[in-house]
Amino acid sequence: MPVEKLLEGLNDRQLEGVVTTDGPVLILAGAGSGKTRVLTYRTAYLIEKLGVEPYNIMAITFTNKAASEMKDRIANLTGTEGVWVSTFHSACVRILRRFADKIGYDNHFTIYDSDDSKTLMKHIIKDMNLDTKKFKEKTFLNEISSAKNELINEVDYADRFASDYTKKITSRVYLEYESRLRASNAFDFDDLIMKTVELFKTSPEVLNNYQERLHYVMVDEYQDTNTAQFELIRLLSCGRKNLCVVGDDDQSIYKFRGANIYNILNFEKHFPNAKVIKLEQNYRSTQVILDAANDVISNNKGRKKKTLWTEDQGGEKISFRQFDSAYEEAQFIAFDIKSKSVGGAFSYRDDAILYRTNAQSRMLEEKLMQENIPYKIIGGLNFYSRLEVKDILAYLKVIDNGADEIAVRRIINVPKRGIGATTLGKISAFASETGMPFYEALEKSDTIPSIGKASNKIKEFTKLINLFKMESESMSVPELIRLVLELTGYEAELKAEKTDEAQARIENLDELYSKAVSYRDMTEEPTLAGFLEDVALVADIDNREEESEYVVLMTLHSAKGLEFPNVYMAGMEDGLFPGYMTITAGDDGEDMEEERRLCYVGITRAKKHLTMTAAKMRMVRGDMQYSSVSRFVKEIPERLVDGTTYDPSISSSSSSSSASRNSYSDDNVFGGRSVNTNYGSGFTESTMRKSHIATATKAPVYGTKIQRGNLDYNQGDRVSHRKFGEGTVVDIADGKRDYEVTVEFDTAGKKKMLASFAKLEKI
DNA sequence: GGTTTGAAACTTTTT
DNA sequence: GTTTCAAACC
Repeated sequence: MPVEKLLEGLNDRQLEGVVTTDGPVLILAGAGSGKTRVLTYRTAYLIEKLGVEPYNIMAITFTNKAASEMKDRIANLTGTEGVWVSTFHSACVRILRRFADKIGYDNHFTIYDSDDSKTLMKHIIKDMNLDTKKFKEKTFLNEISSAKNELINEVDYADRFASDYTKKITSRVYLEYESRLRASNAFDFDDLIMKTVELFKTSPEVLNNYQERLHYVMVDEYQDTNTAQFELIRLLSCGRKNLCVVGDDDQSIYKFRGANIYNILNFEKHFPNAKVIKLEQNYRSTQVILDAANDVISNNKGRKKKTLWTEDQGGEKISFRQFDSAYEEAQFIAFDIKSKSVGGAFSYRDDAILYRTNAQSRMLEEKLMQENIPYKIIGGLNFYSRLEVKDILAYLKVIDNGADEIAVRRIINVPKRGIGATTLGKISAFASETGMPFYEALEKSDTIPSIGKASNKIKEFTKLINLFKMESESMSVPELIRLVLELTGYEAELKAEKTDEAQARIENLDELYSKAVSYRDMTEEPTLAGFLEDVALVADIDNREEESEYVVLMTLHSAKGLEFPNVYMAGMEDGLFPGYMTITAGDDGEDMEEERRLCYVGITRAKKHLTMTAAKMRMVRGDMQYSSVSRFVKEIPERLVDGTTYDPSISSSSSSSSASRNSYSDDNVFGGRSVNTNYGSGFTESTMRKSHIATATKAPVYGTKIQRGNLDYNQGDRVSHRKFGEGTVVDIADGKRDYEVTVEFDTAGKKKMLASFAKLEKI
């Protein structure tokens, strides 16, 4: 499409954002104002109109999802895939893979996720003989993480707090932590950014290389950048000074993770002559929802004033309901979703339930399951944090980077090989005395006198690992996973267990295998290190399939950037949201403003309808907590809300048989009055029952089975694959969770792939 | 060296 | 209510 045609669909402000290409630009984009559109069109404009090479453009996002979405949209607009679209973390990994040796690391480094960091810290605390009662690994890790986000390395930290007693211990821990990371040839999450900045500062020629290449740099979600990320962006864009950042200070919700809201508030100070463009027209929500959002956020002081508006005047009022217990709250939400689905107002994919803390999901999950509503919980325990998945990944890490001590220690006795803590302690001591890497010490274990006969067991382990290492040279990642599962006996052990839990673990391992297959088939140059990298850098939110017919449950944080026709915000109570800590920290400080921004994010996710719910009583950590309605609800003008004046609950007539355990007592003041207003007229027991059957889908647990769509090709058909080109289908086997399709490709040879990943198209 | 058991902590949000 | 961790026991 010619660029001129493209630009016609934009409003004036958006257009300005697209064509203002030179110099520093800040686009203050309110929720739903089409910022992604501006960024992608801007890129298209640069390429098509100004003749900029795609190679000279970079766009940085926070999540993989945002990155791949932007990549796709740019590819659709311009037909090129040459623009560097990446998350902060992946971009840094890519840079470090090339140049880590310049700052004293091996380019073949490992990435530690927060679990790995935690394990490492635990060891450190133990080895340094610190009182485990007094010092918790989390405290140290938080402190170190904030330091890294502020670009304070271990040496700076030690200098800076030389005279501070309590920080002195932290400083010693920090030094030890860094030296162990280095010994394991590993970077933790924060290192990826900090070390890249360090690399740029110590190796000007490397920085220069990037500065000359990157004529245009764009950053999405700028309000969530921390100091290290700010510096990274600054350095990268320093060459041509064409930096465009897009963000919304009202949606800055990651302060706890080091995000510095002043990056966006002071943009014009950091980059003199910056052009500021405000996008305030909203294309997502109704005016009612926007008014509510505007009113809530206007209580914040430290912000750049914006007022969202839309041409979509009016809209349904926001529903608010307070219940006696969280149990009834969850019940109401499940019923309401069901009735709206039966009534045809919304389908399940339109619904999202948002909450402040992950712990709230349990009750909601229970109710949805009871009502046979398909759902998916996003966040909480990451797929890759599961025990069995981590175990197998640890094997892969050891194969990839033998220096990774944490990974070696994790698997050396999994499955049981009779190598216990005592032996490991001896090895560890030996390794630190001689200064050799942990794995090397293992291989030389027979020279350690005190080890004795245990060294035979260790020999067997290293022999196994070395075999894997050898095989890995020629094997693809999924093949390697299979080999590990078989030769270690890991899978056999689980199979022998014959419990539900073991079965679930086996399924998770199948899922891991599928992911490896998908990685192999979808990546240009699949490598083991690349797979591990992908795995380390994905968030749960990246896995949402938008077409699938289920309700999603997630925290308000995870919901940023998403939109849903029908949104529920559960647990709108003082003490929960805003959180107890925030309230006691003193009224309306910066913390409270951040909570309010979180509320603003939640409200602006809704396109058509928003429902807020609260419970008077809620079980928190075993005991009952009583709370009043959230102050944020009260900040919404009454005229926009339906239901503030009374206190409804599930009437006994509308509750299904599953409500028998309901602890609800009928003695509340407003009992029975106006109760059914929001259920819709069709909400009777018979429609309920019918809907049970109609929607009797197995509620998906984490890692939903891949939907087995009907394949539109058969054995013998000609198909095409994104990467392998054209070929003939040789075989279609009915695998456990998906069809396994074998295709003889004309150029790439015979490949076996999972149908849902391969995205084969019939020709 | 491995398994069982009871106590204690945990809950804010996560790339 | 759940998970994690260390001590005591096999």
